[in-house]
Amino acid sequence: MSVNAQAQAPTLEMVAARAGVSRATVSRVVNGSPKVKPELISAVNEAIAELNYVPNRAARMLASRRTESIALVIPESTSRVFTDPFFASIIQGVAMHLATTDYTLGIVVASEANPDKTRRYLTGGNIDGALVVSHHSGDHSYARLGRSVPVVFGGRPLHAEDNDSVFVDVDNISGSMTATRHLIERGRRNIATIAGPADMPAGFDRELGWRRAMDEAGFDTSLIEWGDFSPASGAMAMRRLLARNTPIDAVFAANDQMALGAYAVIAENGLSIPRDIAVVGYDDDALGSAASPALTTMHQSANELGAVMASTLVKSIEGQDVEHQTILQTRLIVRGSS
Amino acid sequence: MSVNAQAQAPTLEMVAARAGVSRATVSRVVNGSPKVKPELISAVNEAIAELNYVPNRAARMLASRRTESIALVIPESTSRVFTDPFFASIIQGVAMHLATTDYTLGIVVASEANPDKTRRYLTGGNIDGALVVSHHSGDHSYARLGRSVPVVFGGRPLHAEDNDSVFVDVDNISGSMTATRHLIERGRRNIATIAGPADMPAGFDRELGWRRAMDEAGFDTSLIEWGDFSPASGAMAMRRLLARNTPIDAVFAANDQMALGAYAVIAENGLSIPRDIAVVGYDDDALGSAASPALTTMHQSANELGAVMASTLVKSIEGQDVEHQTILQTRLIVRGSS
DNA sequence: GTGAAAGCGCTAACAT
DNA sequence: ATGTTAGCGCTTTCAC
Repeated sequence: MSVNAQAQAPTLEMVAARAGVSRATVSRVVNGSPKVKPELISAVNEAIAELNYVPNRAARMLASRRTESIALVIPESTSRVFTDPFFASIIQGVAMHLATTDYTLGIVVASEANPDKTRRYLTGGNIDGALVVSHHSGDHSYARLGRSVPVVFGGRPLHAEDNDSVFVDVDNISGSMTATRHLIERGRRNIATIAGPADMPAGFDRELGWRRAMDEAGFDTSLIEWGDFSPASGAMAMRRLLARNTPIDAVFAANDQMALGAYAVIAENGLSIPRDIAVVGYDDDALGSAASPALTTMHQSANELGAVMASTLVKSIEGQDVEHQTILQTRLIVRGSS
Repeated sequence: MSVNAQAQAPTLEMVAARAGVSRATVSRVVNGSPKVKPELISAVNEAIAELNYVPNRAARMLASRRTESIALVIPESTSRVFTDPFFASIIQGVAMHLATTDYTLGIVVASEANPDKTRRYLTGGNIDGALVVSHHSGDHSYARLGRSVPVVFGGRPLHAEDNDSVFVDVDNISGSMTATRHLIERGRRNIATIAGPADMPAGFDRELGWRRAMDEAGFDTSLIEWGDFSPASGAMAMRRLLARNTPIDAVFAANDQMALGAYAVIAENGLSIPRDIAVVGYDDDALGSAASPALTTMHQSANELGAVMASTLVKSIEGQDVEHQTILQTRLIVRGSS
């Protein structure tokens, strides 16, 4: 396994010769041009099949100045998002959608040590468009890319001034209001929240939704602790909440991972879910439904988020007008924990 | 956001003009050729910086017949591996390693409806090499790719005849023996296992390790149920195990997700971990350490697996000899569940 | 050590 | 509807 014996790939010219037509005609057939005589089309297709011809991507890119490839950009500091199931599902949605198109998906980890490397790659004509997901930062510093190449963001921009960028997001605010109201309807009064970082849109918005629902009901909003979306941080936040020695009969966690971290702490303290403390999460992870009791949560399709981002980008690349904002709905899944 | 106003990118020729040298020299500088006069090197570099020049990938690929890009191939049926944290970490490891090289990472979801599409893409000179990860199938049907392009597999081939392929794997057999022996040393006797699918190497090998350790101790190996590595399947397997009404004082699960699924069922049955049933998982997920009690597990660095796969592939592409097999070690992490 | 020139395989006017 | 002809931007002999 050391030598790379590339078999000589058949070229468009060879196909042309075999089919007895010009290279231009072969190119037209390959690219599905409408005006080629049917008989020639089949002749060409036969030759293609016999030769097992595959167009050379590089040549095509060079000549057409389109790359047919899009990049999924992940800020390095955020690269741990890989282990976040929600994020992983987004990639999956993107990949699955793109598989139905001719676009190729490239993963780019944006080195923060050398940001220009990434920027150059992205603006250097290597890609037709970019998807930027920074679940944990909401950083739209790549917004300027938008001037050289279409960009679609996952998650809303944190600052209003980035408002001209195109993004797809889940409805975090009303989702968390729904979750909190659900707890209120169940008769809970001392509802705490384990929030995500306030400098990330998902963290900020889910906290905001909880506040709104609580205000609306006239309840106190002092029962709040922050985590970083990891299970361990959820556990620590729960510990701090319990240490306050204030009555708590429910917890709304900004994601399932933190909710599950809280589960452990609640159990350790001899408390029962949902009898003593009801718990609601967010994201609808696979583990939530297998937990005991099964976790009530807000479902949102990360797959769909990814797919919508991808299709929005493709439309934009192809010159169609697209919505600047697309907000995907969430829905409450009531299970045993509330 | 509909028109794609590509600013005219500077070309190598423009750099040459500005630096007062020929295009060939610029090319040499860009590619780090050893024999260019230092003064010219700096002149060229200055021009490059001033123009903010970026080499055009397509042109380079076409002229050099190297693509500088590698594909990570994921069989469609396996695409849910995206939500498996272990797998997600592999991608992360690959991406991080590749970020230190000049190679670009492409994600290819291999459509099973149209396998030729993928095969052609991979063999059509679009990539310099491929990484194949099919955690859940061990399918080395892409082994033949090895004839046109270097391929490195994640996970060993399920069948011996695929033995000439290059792969990197974690040491599943001795890892699960270690886990099982640990349980035995703790005085457990009726040790059940929640195994993974037998048609996947990780499932098969982890079951085998458990069997070996049990045989070695002269214990009965009938306490086995299978899952599919998902939390829900782990819960169901645990339910079946408990329904046997046979004494069980420990469970070795083939991954943490199933172990955590089992946690829920054990709790539902009023049993205590580890007092009544000790539990050991595999993979060292983030959630395991936040569970209550914290999960004892086998740690293996998925990040490292990914990085090693990537570096092995790059070496192979560059004509160096590489090990056909690389087995990464695992280590036991003892926590509260055992 | 450096430059001139010939392609790499394809697309896209333009001509017919 | 099909063929002819220039390139796309770079690498790479081959001379000098």
